[in-house]
Amino acid sequence: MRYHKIPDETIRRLPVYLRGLVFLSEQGQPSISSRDLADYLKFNPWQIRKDFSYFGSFGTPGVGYNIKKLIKQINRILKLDAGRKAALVGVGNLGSAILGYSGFKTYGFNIAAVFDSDPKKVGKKANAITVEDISRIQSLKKRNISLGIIAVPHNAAQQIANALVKAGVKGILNFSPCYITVPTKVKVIGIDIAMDFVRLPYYMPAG
Amino acid sequence: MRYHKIPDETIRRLPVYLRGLVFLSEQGQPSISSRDLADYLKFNPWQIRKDFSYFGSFGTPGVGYNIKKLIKQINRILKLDAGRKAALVGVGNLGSAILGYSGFKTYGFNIAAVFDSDPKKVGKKANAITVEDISRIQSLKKRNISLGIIAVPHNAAQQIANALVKAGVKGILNFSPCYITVPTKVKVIGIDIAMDFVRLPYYMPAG
DNA sequence: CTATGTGAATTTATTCACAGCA
DNA sequence: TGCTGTGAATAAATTCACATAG
Repeated sequence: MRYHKIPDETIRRLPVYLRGLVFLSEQGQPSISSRDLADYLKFNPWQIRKDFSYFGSFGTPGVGYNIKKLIKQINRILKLDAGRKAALVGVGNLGSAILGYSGFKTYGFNIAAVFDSDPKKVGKKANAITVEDISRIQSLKKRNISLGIIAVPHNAAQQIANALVKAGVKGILNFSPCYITVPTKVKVIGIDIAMDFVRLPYYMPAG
Repeated sequence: MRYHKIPDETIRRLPVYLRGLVFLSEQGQPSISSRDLADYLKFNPWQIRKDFSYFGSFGTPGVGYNIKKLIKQINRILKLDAGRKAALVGVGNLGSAILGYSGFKTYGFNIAAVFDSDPKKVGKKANAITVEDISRIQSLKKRNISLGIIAVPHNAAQQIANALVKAGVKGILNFSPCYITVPTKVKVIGIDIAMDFVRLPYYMPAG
């Protein structure tokens, strides 16, 4: 660790490396060179090597990187090894899709509570978790759940965010297509798929 | 248009500007200065001005930007004004969430066809669109649908991608958490929410 | 007097090229 | 020899500062 500042772009790429490595690991591949990983992910070998070098020396000259070891390192760097518990608010189509999404488990997140405001849904099971009324969000602090996932209509998002912050949540994933305001100590990542797909036509050939 | 190369980062920010401006426009606000827009979006005023300046002079010194006019310009730059037709493949939870997502309409996309392989779903209506069997993907070319949205399990994604390419699709949104390989002339944007949320713990205070 | 638009300066990130290790 | 790790060189993006327009 010879560097002072780690580029944000490097942090943005680590999850992509991680996903590829997890896949290769599942295929049974034990190790890989920066060149082969680059070919696979459509990156440059030197970019990959430099990115990893910010955090230490994980490879073996002449051989490459041990995939399992590398996955462990990236998990540590991204703090994914803490087994964080998350609460999902909103069990509509989007919330259900999120619940069924295997990525949370793959990357060390555990959805431990589900909330909805609809009395018809409260008490029912969603993906093996009992749906609770949103008034019970305040219980998150006691339950040691530090992450909130918002999948409610946009007009309710800010109110839910306030409740989550009050309940001691430290990070929020906001799937509602709107801005939410929280104290600076709480980190918010807004996931609006529109922000990605809207760029497609720009890069697409005409037609 | 005095510039030769437009930074990719600028293209990445345009959708964010667009979303904010659409919201402000819906609130009835007629114009905004770069400073106020920056405050609202948590950007810098000079960043916003420079980004727009790559494409021309859209503002009025001493006043600011006319919001409706600016929206029109960004739509033109991102080629969102073509009224593109899209086909969704896969009507599970995720597919249903996508169908119900208002962003497509907001940004000029029209989901004109829906496919699934499940005979129980074929023939039923999903969000006012009749679900067709995936064998009918080949009809997309005749129907002038140039965009495909993949929301199927990851083991079927590549096969669907092949079918879409064969049907003349020019761009693909891949919501399945896997890589798909297509001819270089087809642009793919992979939307894997894991790639975003996995960064959250890194930026989150401990706990 | 206010706010845009933009060259120039600064900061940040990418790419290169090669020393050094297995 | 083959591949990593990293300073140095290059390229890109951000920020500044101010001339210019309304």
